[in-house]
Amino acid sequence: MHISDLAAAAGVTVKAVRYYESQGLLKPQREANGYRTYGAEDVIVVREVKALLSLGLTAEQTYPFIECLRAGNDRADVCPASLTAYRARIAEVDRRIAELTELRAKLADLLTDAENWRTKV
Amino acid sequence: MHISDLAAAAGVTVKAVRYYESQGLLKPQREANGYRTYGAEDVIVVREVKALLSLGLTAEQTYPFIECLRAGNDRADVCPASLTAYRARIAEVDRRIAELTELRAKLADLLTDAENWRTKV
DNA sequence: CTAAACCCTGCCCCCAGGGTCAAGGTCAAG
DNA sequence: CTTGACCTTGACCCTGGGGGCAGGGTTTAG
Repeated sequence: MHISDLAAAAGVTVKAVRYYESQGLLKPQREANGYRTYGAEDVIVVREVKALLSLGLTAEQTYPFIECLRAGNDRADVCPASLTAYRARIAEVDRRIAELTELRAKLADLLTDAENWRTKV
Repeated sequence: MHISDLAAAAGVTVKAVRYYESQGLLKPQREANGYRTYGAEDVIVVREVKALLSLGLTAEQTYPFIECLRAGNDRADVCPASLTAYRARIAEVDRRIAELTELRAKLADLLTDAENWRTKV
């Protein structure tokens, strides 16, 4: 299959597929005319990458998952490295939520303050 | 004062000051040799921009605050436009926290699922 | 006079692609 | 055989808030 078939099958753009390749996540064959050729397993890989990116992982962080797939597993997240990556991402999200919660409080204080100042004057 | 004096006084880097200028937040005079010259009021502006950026606003979104200062107000956040910007940012943060909370739940589910799959096999 | 310390502009880098382009390949209809 | 539609390729610029570096001009102190 050609790149647009893969992109359509996996629900991403052609541009995204080429980007994944540039990140080392795909290594398609090339036809004589230079066109990239993909196999059915690449659809699974691209879907997985898409899903992981939507969870906020970076392209680099999807590496262990893809390796897990390539190692012959049905699921990308059953390898120890994948579990570690999940836990790291959860910790990251928790940290971010804490930061934003604190930020929210700061903003609310600033807003209240500014409003009070206005009624005072 | 020159750019490094301003940067030191406001607690930012020289690079940041030049970036703020490129975003239209500062319009320094130029000496004959091309050096930028700033007044004491610019220190206030840069401090304000720095504070607002740390609250997660974009450089563009700091515009109303700076205008408020330039209009002669002692505080950048007492103008109606500033209050609106605060509220918009709070809403944005709330949305982001909700997103991340949902994402956190998804990740926790995936992790549990992957762990169970492993003990099962 | 010279060296340090400052200033200038301009370029490349991040991240995950989006947009656009010129060039060339492929396949069907006419 | 040619035209047109559609596909592919690589290459370039863009995002936000600067960091880092290059290569040059300027100023100030010793």
